[in-house]
This record gives sequence, C-alpha cells and structure tokens, in this order.
Amino acid sequence: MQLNPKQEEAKNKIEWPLLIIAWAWSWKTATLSQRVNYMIKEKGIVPPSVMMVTFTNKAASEMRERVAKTLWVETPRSIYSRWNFPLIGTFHSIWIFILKEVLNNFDSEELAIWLKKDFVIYDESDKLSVLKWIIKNELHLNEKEYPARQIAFYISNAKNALISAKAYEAEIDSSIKEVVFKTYLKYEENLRQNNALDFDDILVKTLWLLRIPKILDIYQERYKYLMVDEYQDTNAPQYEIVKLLAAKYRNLAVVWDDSQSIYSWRWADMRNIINFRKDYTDALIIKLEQNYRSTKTIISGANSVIKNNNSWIKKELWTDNNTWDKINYIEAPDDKTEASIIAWIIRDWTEDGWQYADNLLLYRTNAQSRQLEEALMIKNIPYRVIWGQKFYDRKEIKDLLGYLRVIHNSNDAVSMKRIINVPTRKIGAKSIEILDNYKLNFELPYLQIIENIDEVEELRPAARLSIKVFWEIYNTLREQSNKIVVSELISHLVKAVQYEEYITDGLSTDEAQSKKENIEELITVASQYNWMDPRESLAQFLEEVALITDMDTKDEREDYVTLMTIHTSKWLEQTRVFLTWLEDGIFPSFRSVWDVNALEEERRLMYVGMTRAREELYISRAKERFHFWDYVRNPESRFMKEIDTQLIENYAITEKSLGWTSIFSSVSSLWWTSDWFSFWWASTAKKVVKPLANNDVSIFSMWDKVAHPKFWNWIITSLTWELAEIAFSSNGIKKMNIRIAPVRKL
DNA sequence: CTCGGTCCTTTTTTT
DNA sequence: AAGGACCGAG
Repeated sequence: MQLNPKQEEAKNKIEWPLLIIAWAWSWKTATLSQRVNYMIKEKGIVPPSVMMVTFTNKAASEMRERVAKTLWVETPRSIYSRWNFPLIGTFHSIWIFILKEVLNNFDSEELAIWLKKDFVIYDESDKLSVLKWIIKNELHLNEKEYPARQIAFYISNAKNALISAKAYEAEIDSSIKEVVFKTYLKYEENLRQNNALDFDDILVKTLWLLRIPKILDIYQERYKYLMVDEYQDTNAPQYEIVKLLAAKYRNLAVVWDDSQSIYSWRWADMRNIINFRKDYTDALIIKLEQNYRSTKTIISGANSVIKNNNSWIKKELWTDNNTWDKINYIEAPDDKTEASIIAWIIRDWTEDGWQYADNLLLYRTNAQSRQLEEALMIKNIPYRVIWGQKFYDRKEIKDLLGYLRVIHNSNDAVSMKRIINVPTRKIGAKSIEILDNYKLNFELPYLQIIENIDEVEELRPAARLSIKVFWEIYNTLREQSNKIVVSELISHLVKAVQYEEYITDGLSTDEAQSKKENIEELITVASQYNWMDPRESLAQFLEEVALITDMDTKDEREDYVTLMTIHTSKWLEQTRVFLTWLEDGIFPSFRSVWDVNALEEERRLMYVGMTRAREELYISRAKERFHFWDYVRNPESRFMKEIDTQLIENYAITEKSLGWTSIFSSVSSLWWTSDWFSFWWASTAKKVVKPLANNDVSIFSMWDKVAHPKFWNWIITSLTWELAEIAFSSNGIKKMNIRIAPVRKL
C-alpha cells in the first residue's frame, strides 16, 4: 500500500510529538501500522518498546494483524507476547496488564495500594448489585428513592474526575450527594474486601501506580514510543496516564478526529486535544484529509451535516473516488413498511449476485432492531444482531463465570453470593442474610465462613448441610483448576453441579437448545487459552472475558446481514449502509434536543453513521410508528434536512418494492400474536438466525393435525391462503403463518 | 424457610 | 430476557 506524502510524513516522524488529524477512512490504520514497521525495520527500534493504544478490541486485533504482516511474523494471540512484538491493545487491556505486572513484582503495602494480584473485574451489573445491597442493607434506604443506577452515575463521574470517596465529602451540595458520599465510601470498602475493580478503577488505579516515581520510571523506559488512536474519545484519567508515560521521551503520536467523538457520556472529553497542544507546543501537526473509501456523494452528504456543528473545526474531507448513486431516502408510511422495504432491497440486491454480508443496518438504540428483524425473517434473510455485551449478560454465562471467578479469587463475594444457591440448594435469602451478618461482624471472607460453617449456629441445619455439599464441590473444582485448562474446567463444572439440567428445566426444546449452545460457545471461547498453563489460562480467560463484547465475535466468513447501533459500527465500513428511524426524538434522541452539546454529539453520530458507507447509503424513516406502546408521528429528523438536497434521491415506494408487504400489513395484527413474539425472542438468542421454514402451503388443509416444537400438536381450524388458525388443547386458538412457522404436517 | 409460580417493568449510546 | 414483588404450597 503506497502512502501519500502526508501519510509518509506521519510515518517517518518518530522522535517527536505528533498530532495526526485524520478524518474518516483516511488510511490512518495503514499509516500507523507502517509507522510501526518503519520504527522496527528502518530505525532498529526493539519491538517491545512500542506501545499502541486503540479504543476497541477489534481495532487492536486488526492492528496486531497488520503489523505482524508487515514484520513477516505470526500474529500474536493477545497483548501478552510482548517480548518480540509491540504492545497493541485497548486502554483497558493494557492497563490491566500493567496493573498485574506491578502487583506481581512489588509489595502492595510498599505501593500503598490495597489491590492484590488476583483481582477480579466487576462489570456493570456486578457493580449495581453491590450498590443495591449497600443502599438497602447498610444505609437502610429505599431503593426506589435512591436508584442504584443513579448513584452509580454519580460515583463514576467522581472517579473519572479523580475524586476519591473521602474527598467526595467536599462535593456534597444536595441530599442526593449526601447519599452518594455514604454509598461511595461503603462501595470502595466493598471493592477492597473483594479485591475487585470496576471499569473506572482500571484507569484510576493505573494512574495511581504511575504516579509513584519508581514505577513510572520502569514504564517510561520500556515504552519509549507511544501511539494513541481515537484520542478524541479519551477521558481525564486516560489523558493523564498517557501524559505521564510520554513525559520523558516525548515520542507520542495521537490520532484525533473531532467529527467522530461520540463517547462524552463515558466522560470522554475532546478538549483533551487542547491540553495536548499545551503539553507539546512544538508538536508536528499532520492532516490526513483524503478519504479512500466512500464515494463523493457520501462524503459531501456527511460534510453538509457535520458543518452545522459550531464546535467543529472547519475542514473539507475529499476523495478521488467516483461519484456514484445519490443518497437514497425512504419515507415509508409506517414502521412495518420501512422495515419491509429495506428487506426487499437487500433481497433484490442479493438476487443480483450481491452478498447478504454487503449490507449493514444501523440504528440509534438496540431496542430498534426488532422491527427490522421481523422484516428480514419474513424474507428468509439470514442476519445477526450485534448487541453491546449481550452474550456475557446471559444468566447461564454469568453463572458459570461466577463459579470460575470464585475459584480464581475466593474473596469475590459478589460472585460467591451469585452462585452459592445455583443450582438451588435450599440456601435462600434468609440464609444469605445470616451469612452476610456473620461476615460483617467478624470481617471474614465468605470462603472462611463456609469452611467452618458449623460455627454459624443461627443457620438451619438443612442449610448448613447444603453449604457443606457446596464446599465439597468447590474444593474439588479448585484443585482441578491447577491441573486442567479452563475449557475442561468449565465442562467439569457443568457436570459437577448438573448445570444443564438446572438451566433447561421447564424450558421448551428450542429455548433449552439455545442455552446449551451458549454454554458450548463459552467453552469454545475458553479453549483459545488451552495452550497456556492451567492456572494461567483461568486468569487470562477471566481477564479478557471481562473486556470482550459481542462485536468482537463477529465472524467474517459467514454470509449474513449485520445489525447494530451506530456507536458499535464505528470500527467498520460496508458497501451498503442503511440508516434507519431518522426521526426527531429518536435520532437525534429526545434527550438531546434541548442541549446544544448533546445535539452536536448526536450530529457527530450521524456523521459516523453516514461515513460507514462505501458505495450506497440508504436513509429511512416512517411517518407513523408504534413505539413505546403508542402510535406516534415523529417529525423528519433535522439531520436529514441538513443534507444537501441535490445529493438525495427519494426512493419511490412502488407496488414492487412493497411486494408481499402490502398484503401482510393489511393483516398486520397477526404478526403481533404472542407466539410470534416468543418465537422472535427465542430466535434472537441464537448466534445466527437460521432462515425460517419454507413450508409448502398446499399440503395443509382444514382439520389437519400439525406438530409444533413448542406447543406439540395442533389442529387447523381455519385456513385462509397461508394464514392459519390452529387450536391447541390448553392454549386456545393461535394464529400463525404456516409457510414460515416451524410446523410439520402429521 | 425455601421454592416456584404469576405479573409487572425495563433502556441511549459501551470499554 | 431478567429482576423484583407477591403469594401459596411444602
């Protein structure tokens, strides 16, 4: 790949602070990977002295792959093969790596930090359950009045402003902050006892350690060449950490794009660039303004939107690429038609030889995927929804990880509480309360109490017995964890506690199957760590699982349409992009329309969405839709009006484009029956939704007996074309489309 | 005391 | 889909 003169300049300037202003698809990734190659191959810099920080795991692994290719070496599996390769990872993964290394080599007391090396990472739901418990049991307050979610927001805000729990007392200026202060203190105490960190702590604790001169010295000397991608999305602790690391050698290159800053709600502050300019007044500034991906039309369209932001630095993104189709604007009469037209367009293109995988469907919030999914299902189009962190949020996954976590770190009280009665062992809320009180009074970790459970006399004998049984299982697993790799450990665990029987009890075949598949999937992910030493594999697996998200599991080899939020799409590009639900109140979100800053961030999000498209961009909205249990008519999105009208072509809604839709929408109430709904839920739980059945309708007739996997045997009591009413002995009459429903004639 | 039903609500964006 | 509230059975 031949770099242009600007990119070449960025590549060659390595012993100097460097600000690369890079607009969408300006080949910044190629520039950065060639820059690493240049350092190592031309300048003889040793690979492990180079650190590159990216924003997502996906970006990091892509970068590792590219760099490995230019260096002619095998792509390392993780950031840990640091001795012959640059350190390339996300902010969080690199900081965890540093935290662990420091804790392995130094005494915690010497560092004046309570953190010990086997720490666990609490995700958002772990954090909320701790906060809920504190609010209810320690502060004796009503959770309704002081919602954990709101308290969590205040605490996170404080942490990112580097205000400790003790220092928060000075911030109190309202009754809610009074409660926040008390909760924050207890929460920090809880983390300390459990040897746990939340996401914010990963940054804050790293910063704390790097402020110790002798620690900082080690890392400044090791990582002499630093690069930070997506600098506009850094927050205060991240900025401080980078500043400290770079202070000595000043070989820091940051990549910045103010048009793509969309994480201010995670405390990202694009004004960090002002601090950067102050810290490095002599920094070389290079602008990469040529876009190598999208057509002229798409770029002009995106430019015409983003220039409405006052905070935006004026610039012109340009391209040599061809002008192609105009931006297609679909104004559908209602939500179902909107979704159907999109499905129809995809189907049509596919018949012309395109792949399903050439299409990307974007929306503002995850909940919006539903109607698009329905339309795709009706047309048998395979698709996959990428939810933020859905996979690891599922009960079966959280349960199994909970076991692994207490095996790894016996102090982890949140996980212990989660799994002590899973599967049910007759240890209920009352017993756990007794354990909690005992723990509070004697300041002992759970494990120690469980080990000597006979001392807890308040406990019912039955509960004590159950805990002993649990203790046996736990001990066996813990011993095994030293001898067998983590994927085998999970299999043993599932058998030892009869987890499958527990989780699938009372479920339909379909639902049970999906649970089992999820467990299988977890074992598959875990088996990637099989090459490691058993104990190490467990630690590594748990660490990376905490940071992994659904989008990291996107499989490039299968052919399916991808659906995701615009936020999630930031790292990718696609031939054809559909931006849906372009209505004021939805996009921009109703929460943002009164606040200039929030609105500008939404506009940047629009820019990000538009520039994901390479060749064709479809924008759609519905004049009327069913939303939040009501019919609403949202005005056209203001962002749509900002696009230069010459660039837009209104998509004609013809009979052809409606196709079968018009027939379906006339009987649309049928699509909303409960079994359709549960079928939808069941299907989305799976990785790739399999195309629906395509039954030959002609073989069915009135009074036929049919088999259904979920409801067993039915009898057709009414049949109009392919829409049937089917009687089921205990559930009354169900309406369904027998062409696509999972039914079989008996 | 514990469990397993039912019924209700839930959300903006995610490392 | 999952958590919370509530209730009746064992």
